[in-house]
Amino acid sequence: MDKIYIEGSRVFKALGDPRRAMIVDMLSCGELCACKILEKFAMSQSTLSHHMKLLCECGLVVGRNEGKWTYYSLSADGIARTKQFFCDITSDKENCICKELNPDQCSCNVNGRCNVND
Amino acid sequence: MDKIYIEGSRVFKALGDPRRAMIVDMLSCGELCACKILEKFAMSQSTLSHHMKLLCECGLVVGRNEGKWTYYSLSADGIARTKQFFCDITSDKENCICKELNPDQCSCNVNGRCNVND
DNA sequence: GATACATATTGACACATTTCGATATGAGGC
DNA sequence: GCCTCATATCGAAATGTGTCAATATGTATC
Repeated sequence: MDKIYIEGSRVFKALGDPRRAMIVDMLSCGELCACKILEKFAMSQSTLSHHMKLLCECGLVVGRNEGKWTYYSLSADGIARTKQFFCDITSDKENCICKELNPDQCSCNVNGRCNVND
Repeated sequence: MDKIYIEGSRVFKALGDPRRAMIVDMLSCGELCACKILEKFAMSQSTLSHHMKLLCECGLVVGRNEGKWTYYSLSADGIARTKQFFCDITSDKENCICKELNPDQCSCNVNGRCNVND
């Protein structure tokens, strides 16, 4: 299994939970402290902390400590990388050599090479 | 929990598995039959069938039966909707009313309204 | 330093997901 | 109709995830 898929899918895994998707949405207009996010959900503080950890570990969210508070915000770089990965795996690779072969068998991957006949 | 997050995160959940992300990548240049996909992975046929079912159920992949074969391909509509959802939850909502309030408390969601003070 | 508060970590449990072998379904060829 | 092949479904086992209460850490305040 190529490392690129493992790392790329980590963000999607984090966004695969509706609460975490909602948290990302909440952060999209600016940073929020954990307690403000917690107010919106019927979950314990430890559970929210767990979710925030996952969002941070995948690179989509960054945490900033200020005194006893932790402010979370979206990572512009993490968002850009995720968009890029999604586009990579879903868009047609125009210049792949296997285009010249049977189109039914084209199976380019994000590395830009055809892996049908490996 | 808003329905929009539950449905939107379903695609991300499907892409959260590296094998399924790789399958999507394989399908990005055109349709493939299940047996061709299976060749690329060290998994049983029933396991692949399970993964394909998840990818279809989230709307990212569509299956087409032809004789005893099933051909899978990406859904352009599913891709577009996923991109839109990702952009919705990650991009700043310029015209939200809560922009006029304390920016620290801005927490617009995809419905275009601020949910901080609900 | 004692106390209060915000957040992180731990341990345990319930539930979901992944996986496989076995079996079922459904199409084509004999 | 019977056999073969491609794929789907089922049932069970292993593993992963979400959740909470309890506890730890770390910061400000008195």
